Amino acid sequence: MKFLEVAAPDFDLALTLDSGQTFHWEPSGAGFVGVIGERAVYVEQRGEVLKVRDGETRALPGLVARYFSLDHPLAEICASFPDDPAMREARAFCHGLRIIRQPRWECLATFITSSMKQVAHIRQMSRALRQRFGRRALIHGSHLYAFPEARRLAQSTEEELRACALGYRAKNLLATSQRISRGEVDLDALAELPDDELRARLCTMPGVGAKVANCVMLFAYERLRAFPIDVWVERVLMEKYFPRRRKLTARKLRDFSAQHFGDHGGYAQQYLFHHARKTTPRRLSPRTR
DNA sequence: ATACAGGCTCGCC
DNA sequence: GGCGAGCCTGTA
Repeated sequence: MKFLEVAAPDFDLALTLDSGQTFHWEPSGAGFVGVIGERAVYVEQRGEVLKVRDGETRALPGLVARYFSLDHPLAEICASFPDDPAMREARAFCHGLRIIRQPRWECLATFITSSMKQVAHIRQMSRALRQRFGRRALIHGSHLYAFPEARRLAQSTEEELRACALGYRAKNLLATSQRISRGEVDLDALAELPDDELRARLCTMPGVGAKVANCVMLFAYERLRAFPIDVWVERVLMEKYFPRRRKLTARKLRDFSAQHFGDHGGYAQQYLFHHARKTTPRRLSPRTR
């Protein structure tokens, strides 16, 4: 099977896949295998080129380019970040990191399972859900599975979802997939809404609060202003921007982020987040300090 | 072993 | 309308 090539300047594949946006890609040979929608794909980076192939007839360079947002004007986006020490450091550390475009349901469902979980756990849950309920997609002898449709999960039971190690998240994922498969919510139709309304609608779904809604807006609706604040980002904001304050309300943090980071706040957030995660010694991280 | 995670929700004030 | 506690599980 032949490789096809995709031009990918200003892109770091490994960095992007390790930045807490998506949780199912796995190393394979010199690259990674994963599923984009229903399609198993192999992607390998060689400098400014991606070599891609899929498990069926031919790779779709366009699909890969779209998924990894290779059309985002990354230099411009980074240039629009506020010019402060924290941001400069994060920007240098995350060169080539892109916000990817994920399928809406897959992204929503995955982030519903993410609460109070570390990346390793989220990956396990994603794998379990895919293996148990997803469509199979073969490549390279790896057994990959697409993320199951809402319809499929809606037919399962809380017990079956718990068997995928979801714990209390099972109830939320089941309820949300039922609302979607009944047509009470149309994720594609929500794309027409302005940011605030979209966030409000996402937050009506069980298991979705402001943090998850912002992740879904950023990773699946191309809302590059969306600024998810989790414990890592909260810590960075407090330490770097409010060093003398002990605590700020969620509202104050949100208002500050919106005005300070502006139109590409989501990118800024992702850079701050990834930099903090990768440079903070494990022992000193979040709660123990 | 045992604390504790990339959070949501509900009940209390 | 802010604050704290409980929720499940795997990992360090």
